[in-house]
Amino acid sequence: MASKVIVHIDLNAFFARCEEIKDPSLEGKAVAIGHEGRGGIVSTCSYAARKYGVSSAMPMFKAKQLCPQLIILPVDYHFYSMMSKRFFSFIGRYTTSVEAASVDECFADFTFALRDVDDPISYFKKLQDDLFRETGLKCSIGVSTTKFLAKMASDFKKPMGLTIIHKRDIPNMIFPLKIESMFGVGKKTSPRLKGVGVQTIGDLYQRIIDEDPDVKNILGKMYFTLKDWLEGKGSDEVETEKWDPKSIGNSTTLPFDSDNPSVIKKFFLDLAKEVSERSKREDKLGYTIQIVIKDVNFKSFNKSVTLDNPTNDKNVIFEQAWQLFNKNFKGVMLRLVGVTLQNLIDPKEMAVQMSLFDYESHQKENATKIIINDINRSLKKPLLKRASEVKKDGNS
DNA sequence: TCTGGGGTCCTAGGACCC
DNA sequence: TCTGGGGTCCTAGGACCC
Repeated sequence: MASKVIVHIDLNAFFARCEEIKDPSLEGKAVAIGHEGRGGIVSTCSYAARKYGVSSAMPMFKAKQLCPQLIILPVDYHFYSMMSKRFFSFIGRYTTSVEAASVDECFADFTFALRDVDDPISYFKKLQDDLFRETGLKCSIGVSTTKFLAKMASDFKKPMGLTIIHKRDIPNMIFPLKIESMFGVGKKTSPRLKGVGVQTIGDLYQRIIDEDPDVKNILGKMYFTLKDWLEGKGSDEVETEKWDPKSIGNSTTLPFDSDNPSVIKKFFLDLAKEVSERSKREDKLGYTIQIVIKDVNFKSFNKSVTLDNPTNDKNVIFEQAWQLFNKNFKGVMLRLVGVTLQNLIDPKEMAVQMSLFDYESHQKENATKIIINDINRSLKKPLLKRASEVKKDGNS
């Protein structure tokens, strides 16, 4: 079967570009978007700021040291989300097969769109120019035959890059890249790989086909995934389904370190309220409530509890979170607390469960607690199982 | 009366991505 | 004045069931 044309489109410096669109006088200036308070970091910065060494995830105070004239703006999610919708609706005019990878990037299947196109380079250049003219947004485009290769391609040139990678180009274009630029190899794994002599993606591939035990051990299950990716056999399935959240959480770095339960309690109340509101907005209930705490040494701990009945009620979420906290808190100074609702389910599915439940309990006039528990168990199982099957499919 | 084996769920921790 | 906050997925051990 002929290869598909898989495209990755990445909006360049998206938050910063949005601010320039709002206020054109910012154009060409060093701009960083992010929080300026305690622990604030750079979320995104303009290309002008990058020239000074400012980069994403950098502490804001450090960014200011590098670039004293840096203009710092708070995050305006509402505006960015509006611009993101305009981006996706623009891409939707070319193909219906679009997978939102995040607010500012997507994968799209252009196989059909390109069926009568003689000159794909001009075609994508025009798409890029049209997007810029219509929305003001700049993008880099990667074109290939799998999602992995398209993603790597879009990273080659920013801003307004267009890079095509054929399967035959992998040794030329991908292998010379540094190991840390490989998608899926992050800041924990790349030093480990370097420690066993892997400097480039090509080194990694050589060691993979040699079945090097060190590399096998470091990569775990990723060993097989990365091998496929580097042989051009990665996934080319663009998943068009609307994003369906699997967890909804909220966390916050405290304005000051604290070991005072009555102070911390207030934050848990706010977090539970926020998680509850967002779950209701997304129309989700969750079986599992998880808390996360991070101590002043940056060590994180998760604790969670799974309930018999799913909830998005702020009081239930708070009570469970607060119980988890009290059961596990050792009195150390904390810097961050968070609450997450997991094992999500649609209330619609819940309604199906409930009607089955009613039916079952009428069947058995003397429905005892044991029977109720059994029913809950048997109903819950397939729903949770379904989630894990979806997971498996997603990886295949 | 030396204790299998397969499967699922729950939990905790960790890696990665934007 | 070190190091955000939103997520997803993977691993691994124990409980429990058949």
